[in-house]
Amino acid sequence: MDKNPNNSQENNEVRKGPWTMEEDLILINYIANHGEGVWNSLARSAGLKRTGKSCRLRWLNYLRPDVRRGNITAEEELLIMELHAKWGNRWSKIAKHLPGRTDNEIKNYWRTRIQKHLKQVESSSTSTTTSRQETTMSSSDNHREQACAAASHLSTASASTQQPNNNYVSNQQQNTPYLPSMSASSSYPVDHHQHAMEATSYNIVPPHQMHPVVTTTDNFWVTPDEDLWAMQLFNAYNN
DNA sequence: AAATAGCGCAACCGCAGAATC
DNA sequence: GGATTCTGCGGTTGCGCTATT
Repeated sequence: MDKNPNNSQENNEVRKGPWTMEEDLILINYIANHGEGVWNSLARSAGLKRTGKSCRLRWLNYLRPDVRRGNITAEEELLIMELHAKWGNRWSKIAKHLPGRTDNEIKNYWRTRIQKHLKQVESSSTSTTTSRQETTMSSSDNHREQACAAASHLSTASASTQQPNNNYVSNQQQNTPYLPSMSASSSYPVDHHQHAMEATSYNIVPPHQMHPVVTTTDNFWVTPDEDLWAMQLFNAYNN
C-alpha cells in the first residue's frame, strides 16, 4: 500500500521493471554528488522516472560500492543459520552481522538454499524423531536443531555436489568489492549475455579502496559497451 | 533441437512505524 | 494531536538461465 499521494502522482510516468544501465549511472552519479537519502526527492531531482523506494532498493541491494558479491561462505552460512535460529526472519537484523551482504540476498539465500535443505533434513529425520522429542523441544531449540542439521548437511553437500548457480555471476566469485555485473543477472538487455559470461570479472574498487586492478586476463571488459559502462561508473565513483 | 521443469535472483508490493508538517 | 510523507522491512512474484527429458 502506498498511501503516498506523491507516489500515485508519480505513477503516471513511473518506470517499473529492470533497471537500465543509464538509470544506474544516473543514480550512481547523483548519489556520488549529493549523497543518499530522501529517496523520493532524490528520484525526482535526479530525473529518474522511478519511485524513491525503487531507487533505494536498487542502490542498497545492488549499486552500493560496499555490497559484497559472490558465494555465501561456509562461515557466513553458519552465521546466518545461527542468527536465524535466534531471531527468525529478521533479515535486515541478520544482514547487519554480515558486512556487505544485503537483507534481500540473505533472504533469497535462505529461501532457496537453506530452507530446501531444512526440508530435506526434516523429511529424513521425521522417521527417526520421537514424538517425545518434539513435544519437549522449545521452538528456538527446534530452530537451532534444524539449523545445525542443515549446516552439516550443507557443508557436506557443498564439499561434494553443491554447485551454487554460477550461471549468472561467474564474475562474482571472488568476494571482491564489485560493481554491477554485466552478466545475465543484471537487468540490462541481455544480448551482452554471452560475452559477459566470458568476461570473468571487472575489478573496480569503490572509492574507499581505490586501487583499480585491470591487469589480469580476468579483469578486462570484453565489449565497448561494457568498457564504457565500467569506465563511467569508475568516473562516477571518482567524482 | 525443442519443450519444460526447476532454480536463483532482482524487483515489486503491502504494511507498519518514524519523521515531518 | 492529527494528517501526511518517508523509510525500511518481510513476503512474494516474474524473468532469465541451466539442466533435463
